[in-house]
Amino acid sequence: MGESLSYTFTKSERLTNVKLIASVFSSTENLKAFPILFIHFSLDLQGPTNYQVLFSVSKKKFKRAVDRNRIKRLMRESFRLQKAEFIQALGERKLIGAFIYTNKVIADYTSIYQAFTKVILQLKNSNPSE
RNA sequence: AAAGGCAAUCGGUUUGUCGUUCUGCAGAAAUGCGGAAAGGAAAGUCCGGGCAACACAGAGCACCAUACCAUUUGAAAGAAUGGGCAGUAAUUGUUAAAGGUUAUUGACAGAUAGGGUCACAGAAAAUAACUACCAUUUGUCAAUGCAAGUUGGCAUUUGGAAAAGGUGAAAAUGUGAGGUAAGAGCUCACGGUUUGUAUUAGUAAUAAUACAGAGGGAUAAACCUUAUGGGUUGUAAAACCAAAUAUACCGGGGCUUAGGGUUGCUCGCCCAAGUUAGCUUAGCAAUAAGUGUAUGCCUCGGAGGGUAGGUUGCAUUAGAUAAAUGACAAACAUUUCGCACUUGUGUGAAACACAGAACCCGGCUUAUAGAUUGCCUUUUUAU
Repeated sequence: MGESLSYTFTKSERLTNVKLIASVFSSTENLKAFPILFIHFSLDLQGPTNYQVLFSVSKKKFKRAVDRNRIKRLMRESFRLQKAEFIQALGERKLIGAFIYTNKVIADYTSIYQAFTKVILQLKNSNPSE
């Protein structure tokens, strides 16, 4: 992972396979940092990266598509800018995961960014190899 | 000039940093340099069409949609303009009406095919009898009379009668005359409503007039009836490619002389069949040996449908697929408020809508801060 890639978020890093998504949501391993819930599932990925993630907002909590898009964009931006820390926390592990927004009102950018920082910290501490 | 209504158009701009999807060029690759990237409603998924699959002799039933007329536009759905009819408001007009003008509303076929419903009030809301009216039965009381009886009051029986009262949104066509026990379109005259026919005017809806009928409350954005039209399902449709696993089927090779059951195997036992294809050799024969077919098993290959998955569908300036079109920062523009003064500038603060493509096109409906333009109405000011 070179320094020049550190802020990208390409298709190979996104979770798109329907069956893998189903296995993620059936997983019980999760990390909480309000308003973010991170569900993940260890899996031996074959792609160029050792992780795949997605961002989700409940349709029940936000009925309008504009609001859901806004939150997902903010979450994606927060992840993208802190991706280097995420990879570092991940270490040698391989996993697929979903970031779920659990609040009922739209948070601002800085609070979502800080929530992602907490999630990554928890992921780092949960690494069994350290 | 202000406020309101209707219609149409627009509904932010620029810069920086870091990114996303598709794509062109260069490159072995990493990557680099370019290009394109959300609306007026992308929404609701309510109509019509394209497109796709399935269905399809003919007829009927059911279901759904549409419903005054003409013209223009359109593939259709629909839209626009004008007209007719009905309602509402304003204005004009008049003693009061009628009528006229303007604006506006109308899913604007049928209530004499049929059933249903009609709150409250009221006797009664559709084969109407509470009070009052008329006739009548019975009882009783009074008056009168010599008596029979007659007249009247009260109660009561049976009928007549929609003319009077009150209720109601609505009470069975209005006025007058005749008629009658009392009454009644029961009859007549003049009106009103409505149906049919004819004539005239009009492209038509329709209107006017004449003649002949009718009285039948309202309600069809309830059921229903009439007329006309309509196959069903939707791009998660549908088409194509196609691992792994199992395998109907076809071919090559190998193995086995062999039925079924009894614990997977062996032996044994039981059941069924009845000398176990055919050919060769040996034997009188039972039989033995060999060859080896069908069938079966194993294995290799082919082939088929088809799952996971993928591609197309899906882009002639968006084309994603847990779904890109962005995040952050700054400036400007716009609106509102505060302050300052040179009264249109400066300065500070706040606000900046509805809303995010998912096969495409045409409509309808709903949401929408603010800006601009046009038309109309009202008020005020000036001339």
